[in-house]
Amino acid sequence: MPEHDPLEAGDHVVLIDGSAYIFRAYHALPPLTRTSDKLPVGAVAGFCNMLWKLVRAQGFSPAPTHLAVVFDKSEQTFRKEIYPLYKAQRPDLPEDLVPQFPLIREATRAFDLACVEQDGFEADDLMATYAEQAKAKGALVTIISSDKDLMQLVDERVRMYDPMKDRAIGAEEVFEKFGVAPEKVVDVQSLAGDSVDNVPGVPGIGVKTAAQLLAEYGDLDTLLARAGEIKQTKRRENLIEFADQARLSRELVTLKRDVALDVPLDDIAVVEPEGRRLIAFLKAMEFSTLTRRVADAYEIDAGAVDPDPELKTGGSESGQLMAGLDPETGTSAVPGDVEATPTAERALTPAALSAARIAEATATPVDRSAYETVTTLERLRQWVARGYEVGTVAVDTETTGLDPMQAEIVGFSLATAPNEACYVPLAHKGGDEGLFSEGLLPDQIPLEEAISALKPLMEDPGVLKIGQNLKYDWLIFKRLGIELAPYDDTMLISYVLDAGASPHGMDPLSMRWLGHTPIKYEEVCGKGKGQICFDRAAIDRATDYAAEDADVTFRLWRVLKPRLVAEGKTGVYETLERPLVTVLARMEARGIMIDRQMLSRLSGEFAQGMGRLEAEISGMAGETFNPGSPKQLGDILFGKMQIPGGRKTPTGAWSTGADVLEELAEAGHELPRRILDWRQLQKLKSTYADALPTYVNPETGRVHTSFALAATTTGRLSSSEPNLQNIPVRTEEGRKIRRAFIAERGHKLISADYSQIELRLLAEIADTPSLRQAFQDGLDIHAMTASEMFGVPVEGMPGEVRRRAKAINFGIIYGISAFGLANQLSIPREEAGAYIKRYFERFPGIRAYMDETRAFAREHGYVETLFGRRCHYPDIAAKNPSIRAFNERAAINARLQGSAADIIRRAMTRMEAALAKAGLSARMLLQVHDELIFEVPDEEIEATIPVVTRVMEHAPMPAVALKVPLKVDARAALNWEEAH
DNA sequence: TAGAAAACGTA
DNA sequence: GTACGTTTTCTAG
Repeated sequence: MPEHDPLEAGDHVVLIDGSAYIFRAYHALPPLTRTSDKLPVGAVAGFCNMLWKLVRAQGFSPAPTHLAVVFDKSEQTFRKEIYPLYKAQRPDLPEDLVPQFPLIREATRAFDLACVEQDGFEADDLMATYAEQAKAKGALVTIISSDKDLMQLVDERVRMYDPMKDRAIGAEEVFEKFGVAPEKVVDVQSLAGDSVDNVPGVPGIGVKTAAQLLAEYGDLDTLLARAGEIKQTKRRENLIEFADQARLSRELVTLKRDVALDVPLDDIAVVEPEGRRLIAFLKAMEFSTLTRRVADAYEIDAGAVDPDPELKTGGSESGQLMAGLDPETGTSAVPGDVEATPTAERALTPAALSAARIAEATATPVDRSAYETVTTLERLRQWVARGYEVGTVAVDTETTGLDPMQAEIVGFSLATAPNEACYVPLAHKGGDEGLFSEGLLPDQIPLEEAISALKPLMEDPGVLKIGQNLKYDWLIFKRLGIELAPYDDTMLISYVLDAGASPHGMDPLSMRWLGHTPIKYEEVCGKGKGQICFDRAAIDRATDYAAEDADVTFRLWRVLKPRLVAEGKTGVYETLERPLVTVLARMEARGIMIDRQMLSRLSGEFAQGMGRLEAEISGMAGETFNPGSPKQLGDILFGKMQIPGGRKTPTGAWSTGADVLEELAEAGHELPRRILDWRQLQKLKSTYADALPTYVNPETGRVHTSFALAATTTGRLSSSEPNLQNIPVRTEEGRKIRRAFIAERGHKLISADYSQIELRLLAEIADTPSLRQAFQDGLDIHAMTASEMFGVPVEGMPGEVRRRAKAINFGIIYGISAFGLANQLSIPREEAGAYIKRYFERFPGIRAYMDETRAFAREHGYVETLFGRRCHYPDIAAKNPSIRAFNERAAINARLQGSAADIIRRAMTRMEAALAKAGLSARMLLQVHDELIFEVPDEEIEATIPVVTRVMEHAPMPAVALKVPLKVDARAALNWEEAH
């Protein structure tokens, strides 16, 4: 790098507002996508043209001596701290804009220019600071942006330049916009507020009035101090009442001019771009016109420069798959400085690309003989180099087990193109079992050396790693010291696109999209009793199996990823799915502590209780039988004892479910009650007291569940091995189990749960003002429903009335049927039907919501949540009325349950950063659908609760601003039962 | 010995 | 009436 000259008087500092530029360019310029893969690059093209003009000082004088492109780093800034609603209304970015942000950073680097961003500050603050420093040294400053928030910086040495309108913004233009001189802009904004950034200001005062008032009173403080003198009543009152709000607004809009800069001013000196690197970038972007211009300027033969391998079309070398889709010839530049889209006829829409990829997915048959077994470090290094070259690599690990917290790696596989895949065995064993020491087989790279060779590739921010169910591999790598990033997960892409429509495992995906059936695990390791661990599989067989997995994963990515854009689901994938992989992986790795002694004691107590009950049961039945056998129990109750009121299960057996036994107990029979009690103890003992301790990881001493991201149709997570989302809470006996979930010494558990989130979302989605109002007023929602329906005042309402309303509310969420409600409330179907009728009369909007959802689902085969997640119900049009009705109810429920699931997912993806930002060490351990469990040091409890609550309650924003408030309750205790 | 059915824990 | 996962029993092979 050339030496940077210190800045001196007369220099010209140019600051480009990167984020704002992208946004404006996106809207102002014609859309443009890269020919070969439809990657949206319109803003990137405009940006490159602008930089090129700047660097060549074309029509821009004086020539810049210092230049930086400045970005917003995080949305967490000091402004958010003093006013959490700041910029809270921002809609989600358009999804074809998102990928352009990193590309613009790349472009900046390709031009050898400084790319600046800094944690905790907005780009505006950094620019203000640079401008301040440059000004102090007598330099001229140009800020390339049209953002009005920057206009406060304008003075005789600082000007702005609007890149879209191609015009300068000086003091005169600022006066045009704000009616005041630049130094008063802050005061105007403090009064007028800003709906876009959610700056409150003073109600009833806009820019015009603010300017007028300031002209009269001079400045904000004077105005507020003398507000009493204002004649207009309302204006006077508002200025007095909202004076503090105006001062807060001033804090929000005033740019910080004294940020401790990570990149000093002197370091942003302009250097001439390194021509080849710039050309490599432009070629990768397929900007032919600009490539030619740059090549001409540097007198470089563009044909001799390879496109930047990390940026060119993903997969790139897979020529067969892209045959006919690739040629640069498709680009036809139009006059002007901006690359333009190919003509409409030539253009491949995202949908067309997606269709082409699907059509070609089967074109290259899987050829296992092409796979390579990597046995030397040199060869592995070549594969790693190949990974860098292609920039996109599928990866899969083979291990000794299914638990990523215990399994040991046996080998890994990589794929860089169809049929271009390898397997790297690391820990395969041989020899007879038992007799001799089972040493490692020869021709395997030592584990540590292989991992060291692989690590840089797996962690390189420029190489995309693709996996299928990547959370598993991420954890395996994490335990080996590798933090894999960035990544895509084909399972999750499939889940976003097809939840409810088709399965997301690798084999079904391979069969569906590639028409290929991969080797079964059993074919390599056998099954049943004779099954062997993967580390004893023959290496050639293991290569076929493992390399194929990577190959298939790579191919699936080629097919599925374009569908995300084509079907408009990139945003769902990027915000609700992909970030959760590492969040959940870390939660799983942390695990939770349980009190094994307590569980063991409980197991004994439960056994004793069961023993007592068994004695009573056989006494009453007149014989001993297995109370756990529904068949035997049915025979005893309805055969031998001839108790009336028996029902049959769908298979014709006697039904002995809890509801049946409950009815019999009500009718005065003793035996069913004992059975119910026995079953409760049996459940608690076997599923919890006895099973949980077997899941304690010997190394960590904690229980590590596994969260499945792609298991449900609605977007909820699921938990298994063990399922920690169904720990008892309803009965006193059950809560004893919950008490065995504890925090480590010096810590407590915090449980934070959304109150009534699905009902709140019902009020929101069905747009029911009375329900919304009730939540806004913090009313007892079930009592309010009862009062509306039955005309009973909330004061002194009988418990039974409220209970019925509560059942109805739940029924609505579940897609209500008279049959189900009647069952729930043990009332005749007609009565239940009458309740529903009355409910819909009181809340007609909810009936409309249900009808609309049904109709939509019927027409499209899916429904969408508030955040755009699709839940498919392919059987919604079934001929069978009960199947159809079932799907209709599920679809109605899915919008609510799914929206709630999206919200907590959003909270989870932000939680770790929010806690870190607040300097807290709380660890998120579990998610139970509407509840998050944290483990927190005693001294941080107080500080943690508000952060957690805030993140959860604000989770829908900025994508969706709910009209109904969300409420989160959080408590801390030594165990989960008391925290809940 | 594998898989379905029944039962039951949670939100 | 929605969404899950685990355990035990039962059944078919």
